[in-house]
Amino acid sequence: MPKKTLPCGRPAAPAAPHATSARIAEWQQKLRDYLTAQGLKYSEQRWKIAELILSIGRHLDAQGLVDRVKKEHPGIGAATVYRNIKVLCDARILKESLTDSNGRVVYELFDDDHHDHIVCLDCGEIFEFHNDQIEALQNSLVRDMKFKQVKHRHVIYVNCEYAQK
Amino acid sequence: MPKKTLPCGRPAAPAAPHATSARIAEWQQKLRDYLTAQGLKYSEQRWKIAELILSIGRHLDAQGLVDRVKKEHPGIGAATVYRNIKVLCDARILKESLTDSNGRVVYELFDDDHHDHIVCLDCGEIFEFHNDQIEALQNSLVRDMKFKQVKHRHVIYVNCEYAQK
DNA sequence: ATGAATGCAAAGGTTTTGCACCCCC
DNA sequence: GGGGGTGCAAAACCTTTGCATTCAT
Repeated sequence: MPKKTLPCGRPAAPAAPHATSARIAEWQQKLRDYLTAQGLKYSEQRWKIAELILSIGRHLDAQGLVDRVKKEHPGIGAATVYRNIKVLCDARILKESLTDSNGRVVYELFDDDHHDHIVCLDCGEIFEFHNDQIEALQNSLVRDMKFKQVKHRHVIYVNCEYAQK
Repeated sequence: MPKKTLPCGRPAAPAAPHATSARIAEWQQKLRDYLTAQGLKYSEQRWKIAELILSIGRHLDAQGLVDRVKKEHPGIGAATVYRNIKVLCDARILKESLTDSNGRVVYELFDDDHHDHIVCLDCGEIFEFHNDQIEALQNSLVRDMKFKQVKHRHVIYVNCEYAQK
């Protein structure tokens, strides 16, 4: 098995196994449950879009998703993709994740454990991090100011030591 | 002097004195110096836009600035505002600051000391914070991953205890 | 006088909306 | 059968660009 490297030269970490078939069935059930609960309807397109996201398992902006869908399922229109991004976020299958260096909102698969992001400005790759101490400091800071934290977005933009400029 | 409250009911902190006339003269000089150094030219419109930003002294997105300029100086076109946002950022009079809850880049006056932001979801107000410990943790985390930090954006979205829902 | 800046309008790109038709429940 | 969903195209937005003109140096 050949050693993978990222576009910037950094050795690639193994990808998370988002798309096992059991996992996919589980997500599909989650979607169906949500739709039923909301009085919404299942559709072929809706699931195809969700499935595509699951199989990609990467950070994507809306336009990127439209392009991917158009490639894999030419029959599905852009409006349908945009409409379904909203639905899938509400269904907690997708979530808004960060703003990339172009100012576009990036989506990722919903998961229950929180993480923040590091964006490599050399290769565009998005890494995740989690730091309990930072989270704790954040919480007490917000509490001291008499606010109630709803969510936060902590993105660190970096260059990469591996990058040959 | 009546006690000010923010839209969400929170008592307002006194605004930073961005726009004293001495301060304005200083910024104007800074702009002139920058323009000269770059072989660019001073213009009435350019300064009027900068002056408006200084006098507002608040966080604004590009469109918000266009609207304000249009209101105060109807003769100035939107393209000029967009072109000058870039110039003013390069001149370190403005800087990109955060992404608001609508995904739009928000600009603020340039200052040398770094801070991050708390966005009140009840009233839209943007607060600033700075925490050395968080910064330090962030730096070592990034260093450990063999990245070089370029910048970061840390935004906490909150509700406000003062808000009556 | 020379090159930069402006205003306007047109073009670009992204996202939303209106509407006729289709399909899931 | 009825209300949601889809596709298409048009509209809405925001931002950039081209070009003739004006202006700063």
